[in-house]
Amino acid sequence: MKKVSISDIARKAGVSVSTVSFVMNDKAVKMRISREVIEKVENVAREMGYRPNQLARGLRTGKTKTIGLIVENISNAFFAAMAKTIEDEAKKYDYKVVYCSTDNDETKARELISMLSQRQVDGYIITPTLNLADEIRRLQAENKPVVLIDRYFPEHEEIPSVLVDNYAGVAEGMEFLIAKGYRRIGLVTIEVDMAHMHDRLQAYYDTLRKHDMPQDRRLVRQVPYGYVHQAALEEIEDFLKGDGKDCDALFFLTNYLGVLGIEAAKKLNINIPGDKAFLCFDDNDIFRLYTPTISVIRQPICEIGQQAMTALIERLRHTDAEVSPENTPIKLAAELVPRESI
Amino acid sequence: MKKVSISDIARKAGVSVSTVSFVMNDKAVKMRISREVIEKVENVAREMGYRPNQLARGLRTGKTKTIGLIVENISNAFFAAMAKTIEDEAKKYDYKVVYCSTDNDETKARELISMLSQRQVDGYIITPTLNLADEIRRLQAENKPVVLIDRYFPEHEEIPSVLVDNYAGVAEGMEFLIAKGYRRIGLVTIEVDMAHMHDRLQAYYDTLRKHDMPQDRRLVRQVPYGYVHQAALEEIEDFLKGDGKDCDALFFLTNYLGVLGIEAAKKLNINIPGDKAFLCFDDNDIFRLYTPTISVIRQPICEIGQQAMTALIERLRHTDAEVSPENTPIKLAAELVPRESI
DNA sequence: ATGAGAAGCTAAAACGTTTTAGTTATCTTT
DNA sequence: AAAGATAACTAAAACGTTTTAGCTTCTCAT
Repeated sequence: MKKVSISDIARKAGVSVSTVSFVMNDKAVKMRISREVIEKVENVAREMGYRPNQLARGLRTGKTKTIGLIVENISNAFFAAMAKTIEDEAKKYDYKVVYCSTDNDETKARELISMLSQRQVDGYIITPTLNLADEIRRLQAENKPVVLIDRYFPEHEEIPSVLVDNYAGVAEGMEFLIAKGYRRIGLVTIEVDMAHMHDRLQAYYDTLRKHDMPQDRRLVRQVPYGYVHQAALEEIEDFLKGDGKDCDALFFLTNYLGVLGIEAAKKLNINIPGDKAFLCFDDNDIFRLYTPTISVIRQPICEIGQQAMTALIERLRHTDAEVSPENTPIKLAAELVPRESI
Repeated sequence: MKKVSISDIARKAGVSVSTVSFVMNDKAVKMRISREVIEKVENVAREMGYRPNQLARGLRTGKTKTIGLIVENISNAFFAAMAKTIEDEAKKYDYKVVYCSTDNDETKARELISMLSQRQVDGYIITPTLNLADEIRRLQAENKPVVLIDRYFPEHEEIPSVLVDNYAGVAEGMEFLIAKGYRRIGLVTIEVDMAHMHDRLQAYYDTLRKHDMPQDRRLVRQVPYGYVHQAALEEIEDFLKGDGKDCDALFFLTNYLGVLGIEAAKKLNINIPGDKAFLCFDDNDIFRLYTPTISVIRQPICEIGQQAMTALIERLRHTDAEVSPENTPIKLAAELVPRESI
């Protein structure tokens, strides 16, 4: 059984395709189609189970009512939650979102953008990888609005972005640890050469300096990106047994690192917070449930998603909208959530 | 700057659109296009940054190379992992997947199917809700292959499905608990009137009967579906303080219920496994990390995803493929993973 | 009786592809 | 020299919509 098209309906109802189209798009009244014909067409359409072909529609109108969402990894709790809010938000404006993961791989990111572009999405929300700015500028040149989330390109103010205030968040966490009396604070971060991580790291060093505390490079461990679970775990165990051994507090710069941290601590029988206090940037279900519960700097995930959508929709409405430099990146406040681990 | 179309290339290269199309689709040799023209076209296309419009292509060919994946909730660990394998698997066959969540709501599921159908996806992998069989039969009638995952309709053998052997999995878990000496085994399940949950529940009762153990309805608590986190948590707390108080073991029938279970146990200071042993159907990161680690019946997520894709691809290849009744549902073995909680 | 305007529709082009059926020019074969 | 084969391309239809411009027919004011 083939799908029903507008001309099938036209034939059965004894009218033209144009008429059917007008009725299906609620333009019938404007086009002065008579009450009877409208009803007739509506009935036939319902009986035949008509569903408009969005490919044809998109081809004709140039709008697919779809936005592309590119995140690092959709199975990571942070991005999953982000995707959910963005999807909900999009629905309000009658957009569908299709999402994909880059795994932080530049090549994959380019392929995904290309794929979404081929599928004619109307706009993009992107968690960028390194070196992606040129590809994104190309989208903008094609008049496709883009909003970055979670990360940004400091040297590209013309690309709008929405993210947490990484610097302030980490600084707040550091102040908290210091106020609680911790003096040897280790840092576990991931080796990603992008501005948002630099900001976090910078806040760590700056806060130490502000309090005249020594800045010991050996207390900072960068886990190489792309390590599989086991390798990353071993890297952290190595740190906990070696350079980080006599830290009294540990600050993990991403939620995944924090999870690895508690796994490693468990294996090494490190008592939290007895041996070491734990603080993690970005929350996770596990942190709420673990014994002890783990303190975090919580990102305003919903807000980020919402603001990103708002910014995107605005640009979809009038595609000529310029980004005013003082408005980007939009930085939202993080929230310190103290729990038992400190 | 407008997008580049095939006719822009044709004009610039001084050939016809057909020629360009042949070149772009690697049919140039078959169509005896000369070496020089092929190179010329390829160069022009590259220079102009051509990206084929998939809408137009899909409209013309009737194939979008896209499959629709409908799950219950993409932010649930089980479905997130499932989505990931299906996406990876799909890529092998050069398909893109677009996913959406039903939240187990029948109306929403129908809307999602309709939306995917309008977008002309080539095939579907669906975690069905109640009463969805008719809508799915409609897809099949339109010659769009469908494979169910995780759940199935026992009365519809013509709809292929791939899922874990729920009955055997729960039976194995029960045997394990009984062998370990537990005698008052409580069950926490979710109020979903679908065959896969019936199978799990039935295995619980059957195993008790097999061992001549009493079947006490009060030891079974059904959490209503759709309860928000807080309400569900309270329901389980209520059970732990009331009817389930003197159980020596608790079997949670879904991973989300298990998470709520440990949260409730923590709040009520219930010692695992001292006061009560815990066993959960379906694994979760938290169970691996929690203290104590929680024993689970692990579903073969990757295998389910792979087999579902294989079945779907086969049907996409020859759309007339019938389901032989003895092949559905395809039931895959679960794996008992004993940890500290028992 | 005529013309203007309105009411109620329809024809046809366009969106960007793919694909079938040609067309023309050149080369073989007899 | 004629007939056929082959090489190298192209024209045009089709996919299912939307939308602009137009076509009838009717009503009413003059």
